[in-house]
Amino acid sequence: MAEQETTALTTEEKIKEAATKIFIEKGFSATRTRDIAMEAGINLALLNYYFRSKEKLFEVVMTESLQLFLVGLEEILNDVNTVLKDKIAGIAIHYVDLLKKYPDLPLFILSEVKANPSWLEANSNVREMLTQSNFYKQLEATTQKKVEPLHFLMNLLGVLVFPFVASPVLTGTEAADKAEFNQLMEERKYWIPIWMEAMLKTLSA
Amino acid sequence: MAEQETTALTTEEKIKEAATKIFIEKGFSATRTRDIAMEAGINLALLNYYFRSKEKLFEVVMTESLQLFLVGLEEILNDVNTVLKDKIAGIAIHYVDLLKKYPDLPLFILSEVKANPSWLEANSNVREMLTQSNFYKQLEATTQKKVEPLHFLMNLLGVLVFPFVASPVLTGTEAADKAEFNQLMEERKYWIPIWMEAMLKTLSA
DNA sequence: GTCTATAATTCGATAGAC
DNA sequence: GTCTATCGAATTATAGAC
Repeated sequence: MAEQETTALTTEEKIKEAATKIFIEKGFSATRTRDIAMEAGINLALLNYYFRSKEKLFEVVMTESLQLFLVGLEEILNDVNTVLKDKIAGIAIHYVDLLKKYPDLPLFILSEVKANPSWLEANSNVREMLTQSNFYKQLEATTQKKVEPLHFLMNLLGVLVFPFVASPVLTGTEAADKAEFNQLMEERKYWIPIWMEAMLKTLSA
Repeated sequence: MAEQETTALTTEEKIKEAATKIFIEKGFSATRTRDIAMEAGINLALLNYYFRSKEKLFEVVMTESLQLFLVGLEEILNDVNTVLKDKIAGIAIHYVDLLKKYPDLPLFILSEVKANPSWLEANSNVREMLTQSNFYKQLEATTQKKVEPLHFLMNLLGVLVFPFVASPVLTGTEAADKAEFNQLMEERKYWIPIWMEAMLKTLSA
């Protein structure tokens, strides 16, 4: 999760890196602490020495994953110097870059939040952050109460995040498929603001 | 999964219904066969008597889940009597209705296909069904090679399916929130064809 | 701090009575 | 077919040597 440095990692960091990789890939229930220990190059006892339990270790990973997904978003959403379309463009670039790096992150978060909704309240409240934002107010102003602004938030997240969530279904498993997929995602940085603008314009017609 | 009849279910059916409910809710790894047995109102031994193993039982549920998600789609996609916008409208109505009934279905399928991609080849090949369809050809004709038609397929699935996948994050847990969410989804039957049309029109500008 | 060995528990599966 | 009781394997967690 954190940036790889050339400096050696401490044992605690090695375990956390390994746990992050495997938890995000397989989810909490399908993950074995032995697999994490092996991935970290240490043994099982040491994992419990540092993190006490599988649950505690997962808690660390989940908290950091939510932060990773949300960091940078709030600034874009509440920037008073940008109009709606600029914010959409900013969000698109930010998330395409982030999810190209961590493509499994959204499915992981969605699955684990569904399994345990308290993760949201425990960390930062996503719903409030979205609906209280300057972005959302601009959305309300644009939709003019003709339609629920939440629709457009769903549309934006849908076109932005869903391809990554569905890539195991939509794309092949070969390396060429992955490259092609990433190319498509890169193109979407350009198109998503245009598409969103077009969707918003359907209200004035 | 199957329609509830007033007639009593056989034991095998009771187990399958219970398994479907719990597997879709919690996924393969987080599900305990004991929980399925309890949900079915029988005991653990009987589950293995009918289905031999957890894996075999899951296989039945997964196959039926994929069919449930895909049945009805192929007819819409390959209807030679409808234009693109009609097909989009048909898909929107079909999936909003389906997912209001089975909101956990997409996240379940996406998670389990990611964990075991062979589910797709084992059952019906989704990718081929989509890209070989009359719908996809109409999409290609409309986009005129200016942009990959796959983008619009992702957009459609994104605006259609993502709200259900993300509802644990976007919507509250109370009953009123659920009703409000379903109301929004109902509205989307009307809007999605309009939004998709607007997105496609960005190519002619 | 790190390891090996093992305890304690959970879980899938089966034996065997009815 | 259905049940109770239990086995055996897998998994988390800990004890104790170094």
